[in-house]
Amino acid sequence: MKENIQEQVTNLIKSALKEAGLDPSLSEELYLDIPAESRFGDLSANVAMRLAKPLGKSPREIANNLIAEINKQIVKSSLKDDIKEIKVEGAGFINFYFSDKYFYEQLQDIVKREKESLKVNLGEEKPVLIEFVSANPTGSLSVAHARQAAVGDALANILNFLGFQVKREYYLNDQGNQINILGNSVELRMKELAGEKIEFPENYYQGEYIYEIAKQAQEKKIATRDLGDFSANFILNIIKKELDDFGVKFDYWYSQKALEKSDKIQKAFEYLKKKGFLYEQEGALWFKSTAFDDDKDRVVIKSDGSYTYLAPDIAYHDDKYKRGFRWLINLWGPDHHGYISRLKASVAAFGRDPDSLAIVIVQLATIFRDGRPVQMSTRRGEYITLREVLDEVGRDAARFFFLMRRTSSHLDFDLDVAKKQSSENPVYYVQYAHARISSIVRNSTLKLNKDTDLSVLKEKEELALIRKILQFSYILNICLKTRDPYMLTVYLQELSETFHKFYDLHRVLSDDAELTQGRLCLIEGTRIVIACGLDLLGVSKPEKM
RNA sequence: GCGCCUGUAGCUCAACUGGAUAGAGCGCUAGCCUUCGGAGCUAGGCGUUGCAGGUUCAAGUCCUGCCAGGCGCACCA
Repeated sequence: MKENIQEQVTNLIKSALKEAGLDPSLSEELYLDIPAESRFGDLSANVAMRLAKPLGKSPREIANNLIAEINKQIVKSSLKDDIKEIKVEGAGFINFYFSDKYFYEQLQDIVKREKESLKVNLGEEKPVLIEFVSANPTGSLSVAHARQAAVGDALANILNFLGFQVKREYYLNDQGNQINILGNSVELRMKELAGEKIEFPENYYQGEYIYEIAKQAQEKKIATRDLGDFSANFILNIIKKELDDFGVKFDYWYSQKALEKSDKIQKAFEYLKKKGFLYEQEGALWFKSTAFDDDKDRVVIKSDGSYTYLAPDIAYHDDKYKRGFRWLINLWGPDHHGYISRLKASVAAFGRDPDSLAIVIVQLATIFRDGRPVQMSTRRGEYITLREVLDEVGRDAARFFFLMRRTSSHLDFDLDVAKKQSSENPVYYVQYAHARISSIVRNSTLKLNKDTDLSVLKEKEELALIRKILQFSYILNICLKTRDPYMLTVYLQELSETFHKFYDLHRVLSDDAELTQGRLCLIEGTRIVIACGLDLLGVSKPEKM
C-alpha cells in the first residue's frame, strides 16, 4: 500500500509552512480531518485559522498563501496525481479534493489484495496484554461480563489487525473469600438435599445452580474442604463454554491461586519495601500509594496476616510486565473505577510509566424486553446471563449490540429489536449488504476481472461508495485512539447504507460489459471491507441469509 | 461530604483532537416490486444540546457554578 495520504498531505503542509517562512513550531497546531460532508473535500486542514491570531492576519489570507505554496510543491511530489484541487472554504479551511484516479487506484488495490490492503501497521509488533471478563468463578457470566467480553475481544482483534502483538487474558479469582463462601453454600445445600433442616445465610450464593453442584459433589464424594475448589472448577467449565459459544477465546487463564503459591508476591513486596513504599501501621502492612497520586494509602496485608485483594494484584501486574508486555489494557466494570489510581500507583512504584496501563471502564447494559427493563437482583441470584442472551438472540446480534454504543456509555439492549430481521436491526442491515453483494457476484455471468478499468465509475453514488470504503483504516485508527471498537459498528452501518443507496439507483449487471466489470469491482471492494469489519467484531458474514 | 460517569428530537443514540447548516434509526405520513436479494430505497418535521456564566476566530465538545440521574469512596473481591 502507498504511504498514507493523510501523512503525505500533512508533510506537504508542513513544508509549505516552512517555505512561507513561518515558525515550524506553529505546525504543531496542525491537524487534518475527514469532513463530515464530502462537499467540503476529502481532507480538511484548519492551520490557517489556528495561525490567524499569532500572525495577525485573516485566516483566508493565510490559507491562500499556503495553498499557493502547496501548489508549487505538489507538482514535484508523488501527490501530484492524487489531489485534484485545493480550495479555501468557510472561515478559512484548506480543503483537499482527491482525484478520481486516486479513488480508482485505491479501490483496485483493495479488490486485488483484499484484507491485506486494509492493514496499516501502527503497532510495530508491540506486545499488548488485554485482560478482560475475569469474573469470579462463582456463577454464570452476566450481561455485564458479556459486554466486556464483546468489547475486549473486538478491541483485541482490531489491535492485532493494526500490527500489535495481542494476547487475551482472564484473571481467575480461584482463591479467597468468595470461593470459600461458594464452597460453604454448596456444603449447606448438600445437607439440605440430605434432608437436614438448614438456614441459608443471605450472603451465600442463592442460585439454583448451587443445588446442581451439590448433587454432583455428593455423587463424586467430594471432601468438605475441597468443595470450594470443586465448585469453582465446575463453574469455570460452564464459563468457558459460555465464552466459547460467544466466540471469545483466551490465550491465558491466570490463576490467582498459582500466583499466591509462587514467590511473586513476596518478591514484589521485597522490591517495594526496599524502595520505601511499604510500611507497618496498626498491625497491618500498607502500600504508600499516596506517593503516586492516590487519595490514601492502601492496606496490602491485613492485621490478621492475610492479603487484601490489592496484594496479589500488585504482583500480578508486575508479572505482566515481566512476561514482556509493554502495553497493558484492563477492562473493568464501573464499580471498580475507584481502584484505578491505586493500581496505577503500584505500576509507578516499580518505576514504570502508569500510562502503559490503560484501564477501560465498560459501562453496564440494561436488558429490555417488551419495552421495559428486566429487573435484576444479584442478591437473590437473579440476573440475566450471557447464556440467556445468546439463546434468545444468537451470537451475531449479541456481539454487535454490545458494541453498538460507546463503551463508556450506558447501553440499552433491546432483546426484541435484536431478534428482528429488518432494517430496524443494525446487524441484519450490515449482514444483508454483505449477502446481497455475494448474491450479485454469484449471479453474474461475467467473472470478476480485478484489472478492469475502473474509470467507468462516474456516478455520484459510485464515488461516494469508494470514498466511504477508503475510510476504513481511518476508523480503525479512531478505535485505537479511543480504545473502543464501537466506532466500527457505526461505520459499518454507514457503509452498508451507502451501498444500499447505490444499489437502488444503479444496476450492477447490465449489457455494458465494461460498466458491469467496474461495478463488480466496486461492490466486491465494499464486500471485502464489510467482511473485514465484521470479522474484527466477531460477527459472521453470511453469503446467504 | 468527596471523586468518577451521564444529561442532545417523542424514544434509542451519533457528532472522531473544539470546526462548516447538530445528524441517524425507531415511531408517524406518503410513495417505489414484469429488472442483479423489498431483510432494500425515496420524501415529509421533530432541537433554547439540563440551566447560568466564561475561554476561543469557532463550544454539544474546554473551564466555573448550579440542577437531575447512575456508580464509587473497606484491613470485600
